[in-house]
Amino acid sequence: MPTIKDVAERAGVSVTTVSRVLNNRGYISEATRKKVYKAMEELDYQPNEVARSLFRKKSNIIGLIVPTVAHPFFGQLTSYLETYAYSRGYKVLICNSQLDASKEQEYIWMLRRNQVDGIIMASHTLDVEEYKKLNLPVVAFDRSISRRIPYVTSDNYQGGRLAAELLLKRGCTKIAHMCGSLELDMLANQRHRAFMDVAEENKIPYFTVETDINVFEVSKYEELLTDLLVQHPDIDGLFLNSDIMAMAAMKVCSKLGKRVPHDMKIIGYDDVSIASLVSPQITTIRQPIAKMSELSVKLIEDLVNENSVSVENCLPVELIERGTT
Amino acid sequence: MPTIKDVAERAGVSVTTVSRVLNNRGYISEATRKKVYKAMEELDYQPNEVARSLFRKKSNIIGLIVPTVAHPFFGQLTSYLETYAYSRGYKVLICNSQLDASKEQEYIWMLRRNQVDGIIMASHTLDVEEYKKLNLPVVAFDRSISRRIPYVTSDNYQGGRLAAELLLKRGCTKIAHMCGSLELDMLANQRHRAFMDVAEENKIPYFTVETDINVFEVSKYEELLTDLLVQHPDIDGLFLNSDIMAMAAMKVCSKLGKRVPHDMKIIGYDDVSIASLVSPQITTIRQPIAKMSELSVKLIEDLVNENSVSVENCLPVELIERGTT
DNA sequence: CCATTTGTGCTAACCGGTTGACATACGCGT
DNA sequence: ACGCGTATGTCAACCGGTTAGCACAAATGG
Repeated sequence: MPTIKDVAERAGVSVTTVSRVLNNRGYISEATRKKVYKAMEELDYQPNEVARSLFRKKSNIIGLIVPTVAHPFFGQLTSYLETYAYSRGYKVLICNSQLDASKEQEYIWMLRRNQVDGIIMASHTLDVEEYKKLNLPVVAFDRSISRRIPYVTSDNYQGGRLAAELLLKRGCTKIAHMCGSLELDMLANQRHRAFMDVAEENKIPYFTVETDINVFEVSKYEELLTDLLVQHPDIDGLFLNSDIMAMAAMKVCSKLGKRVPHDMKIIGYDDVSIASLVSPQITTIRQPIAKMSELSVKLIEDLVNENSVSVENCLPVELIERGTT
Repeated sequence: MPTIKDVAERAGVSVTTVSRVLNNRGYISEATRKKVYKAMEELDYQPNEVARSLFRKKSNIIGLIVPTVAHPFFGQLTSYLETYAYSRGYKVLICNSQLDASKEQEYIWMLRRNQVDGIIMASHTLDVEEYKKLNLPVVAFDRSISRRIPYVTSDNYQGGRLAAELLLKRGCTKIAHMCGSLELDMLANQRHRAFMDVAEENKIPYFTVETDINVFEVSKYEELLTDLLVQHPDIDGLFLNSDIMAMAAMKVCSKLGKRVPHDMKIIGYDDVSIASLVSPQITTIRQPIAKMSELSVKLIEDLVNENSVSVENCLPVELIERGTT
């Protein structure tokens, strides 16, 4: 790898001059500028960003911690995040925590050691205190950690309401909601709050199925749903916390001989791209993933530049009614 | 951020000693080791990896270029890759090329500037020559670039054969294969070669549907498939180059009133997790994504350590027969 | 008691850039 | 001829580590 010194020698100028060209500072004549560019090209020179990062104390790297990028929601999120980040001059280091607390902690340390400019946390398994200790720009995704750490979310309560209300509107008389562990105080839990509120307001019986803490396994979803529907065959409406869960529900219904939407209405969450690819297409609550991603990157940028940021960043959701209701 | 100097002062030792503790070299007494660790802990010190990278000329970062991590196949691939990489002490910088040649080129430059130790290329839009110029450890995913650049793939020809043979075995009389652009010389094109071979050997009429170069859009798949099936209503077997395409095919069939698998047999590719989540579950050719990921990381590691590597790395595929055939 | 081994410190160089201070030189306008 | 803006160079310090070389002291052991 050629260094700035090689370029300087080849161009017949000093290192300082090359650096000035590289950084556009001070006086440089067109002639030398060209000489330098020519030398750089001939040597196929690219400045060593590690050296620059060291000096500038800024790596232009954002750390992104997700449960797993294999989950469609986080896959899409990651894709958008990376695209926006790159367009703003940031690179993205990905970390799949697998929703494992010790891994998450390790990743956080690793990101610190690597001097990332900020961390976008979309996996939340640690104690709130651990995140607070991080004296580093952090943006939380879908979780309110403290009054100091900004978060990006979408209107979970509204999402829960929209879903529950649609189930009732479509004539359901006994409904259930499957969600992740309600123990972690994630903002997504508001969906359940809203679901219960609507059911109670309308005096409709309802059930709650919580997955184990930290579980992302489809087979587990199927198992829980089968149990539920076998025990309560009169349930006629399901609200699921993700489109993947909704697909699992459709599969279980198909196995149990329940027709969707005739015998069972199903509503998913996220509006991930496959939601509209299955038949019947999944009715779902759309999260504005692209906008949430963009906002997250902007917040990191603002934190880095020490601009003031708003802590609460809640974007609207949208009911997308399709074939399962 | 505390530096090694702060640690040294706090522990009452020299910077050299701290460095020796950090790197486990030279003689260190238990007593000082403890003092140093204590100081590190009290200061919440973590060594600056940027500085280390600069000195060592090794960043322990692998660049990963995929078309988009939002595609389930690449999402799963990325997830596995990251996990293996991390377990071997590497971090992963992700790049979504969107199958755009200029973006891919930019990403490659960016990765070089950032001194990544190697690049795993799973997006291939550039001229072979561009990849050859990179004097950097590169592992290609599913493409043979040159005799010098190792690649990881699975047995595409066998995959194509298994699929085509199963369609025939299930009684199909007129079959079609939908694949990406055959212009790019990707190894995945062998699936089509095999498909044609089987059809010709058995004297069965067949069709080919190529997506545009670089297209990853589901709506485009649906459009192409609808056209095909409307023009040739007697087609009774489809082989698709991904499970996503297979889902699109199922959707189109459902729209056209064709029952799967009764009127139409469908075989996908990859065996991504959603393949077994839709009803009917998709018959597919499983690529060993986990193993391919592991192998890719190992190859990068070997290249970095200048061990000899085998250029051709082809893993077996497996037919997973489910409900669509 | 002397030779090693062990433990620690100091100094300086290095990784590949960036930057400020200062010197020098040329061309130009007045 | 003077002053100024432009153009470039030299030098040294710095970012936060690592490392080799050398010195020195204490502990160990034969």
